[in-house]
Amino acid sequence: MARLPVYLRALNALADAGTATCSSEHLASVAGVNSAKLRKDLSHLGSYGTRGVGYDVEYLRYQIAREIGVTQDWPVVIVGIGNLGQALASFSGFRSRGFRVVALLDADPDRHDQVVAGVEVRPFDDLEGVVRDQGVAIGVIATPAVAAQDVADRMVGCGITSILNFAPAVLAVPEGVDVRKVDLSIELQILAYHQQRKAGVDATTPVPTRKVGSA
Amino acid sequence: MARLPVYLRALNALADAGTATCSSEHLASVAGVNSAKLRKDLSHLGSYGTRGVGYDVEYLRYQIAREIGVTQDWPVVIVGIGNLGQALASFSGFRSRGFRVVALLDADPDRHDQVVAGVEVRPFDDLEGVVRDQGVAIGVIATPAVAAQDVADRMVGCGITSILNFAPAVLAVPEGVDVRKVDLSIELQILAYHQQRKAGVDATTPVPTRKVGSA
DNA sequence: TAGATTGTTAATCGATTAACAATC
DNA sequence: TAGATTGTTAATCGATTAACAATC
Repeated sequence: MARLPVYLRALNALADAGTATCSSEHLASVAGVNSAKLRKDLSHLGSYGTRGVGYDVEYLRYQIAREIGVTQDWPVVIVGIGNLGQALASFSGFRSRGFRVVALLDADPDRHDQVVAGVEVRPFDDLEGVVRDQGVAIGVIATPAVAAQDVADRMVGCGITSILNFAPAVLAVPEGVDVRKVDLSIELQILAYHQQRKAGVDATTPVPTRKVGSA
Repeated sequence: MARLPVYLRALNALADAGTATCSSEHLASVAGVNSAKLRKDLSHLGSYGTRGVGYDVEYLRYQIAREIGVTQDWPVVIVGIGNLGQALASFSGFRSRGFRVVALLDADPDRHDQVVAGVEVRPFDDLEGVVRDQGVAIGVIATPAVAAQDVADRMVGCGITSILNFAPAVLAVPEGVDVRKVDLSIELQILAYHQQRKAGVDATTPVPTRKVGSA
């Protein structure tokens, strides 16, 4: 369930604020969801609340972390150490949320031996060795679009079955491999779409002539 | 409709490949969706296809770009020019997809006068002036979580009504303001969740004692 | 017991998709 | 005309949410 990480973050916030117990209503408002939906989601995990009382923040937090699988650290490899790759490698949030960046790989020799966030940048061809030695199951692609499919193929080839793709390209992967995509342009375009509707903009640029049916 | 940008990207790919006409089946496979869904989505925009023939790639591309609102450039301001902010500022995809980064703002004086991707980093207090002068409607937040709400408040205060938030924080904004959130940790956690299920991992770490009901 | 809140049921809503009549 | 493919209908599916019985 894609909302579990959101609940986990909300529970972390409550725990940081020193809250020991919370109702579904309270947690739902922190997480920004409907309380009935929250209760239904949680009921899929088991019966971790107490009727008339609510949820123990620490206990529920652990149960959700266990359900997601972030009670242990997941080794992660990042491929493509350009601006975005470097930013990802430097992102401290990964470490505290159950992930450990074990290798940074890049096809460009000029980037090798560079150190980003304390990790050395290595040749892309080290992929298979790193994945084997470190037991990597999750790969992050931060390369240009043209390279993304090749990187994905190599990742799949050496046993990675979960890929987070930042390259603006649709990846073809075999059954059983999960790909999640973060596409910055698409996020902005969705905002632009809504923004245009708010502003009541009407486009007055010339329309290209229709070609189907003619010629 | 959140899928329009995906179709637009698919159409761009087809146009680059020199395809002049495509069927809903073809376009759907490039975009990675069901063809019936694609036709239904497109039918909301109008009747831009030709029965028995298909869609004119260039014509449909323009129509979708117009619908989204990216036939003109949208001025965008990025706040928080750390690693991620710099990566976003340097991302060439924005320019080609209808967005123009008009200002980079950061509260840290040490970052001022630094130039990232040809744009000078300016004080955060320049926000109101930039938004007014450049007609900015879309703001990007790439600050640490603690600063995000303040930045959002200031943005809303000077008329920005679309926000793309990279900070791992839930933003409270007034009705009418759109916030989209990109959360790197949550994306990875969703992958971890599925990965755990594939691997059949059973967590054997000790469970904290339940506190509700006792004490 | 009385009040509070969960876990679950059932109703509602919207999204997906198969199928096909319209039509190029 | 015959083949192809759209635009749309109607059926299916799943997700959301209000309501409430269970129960602490």
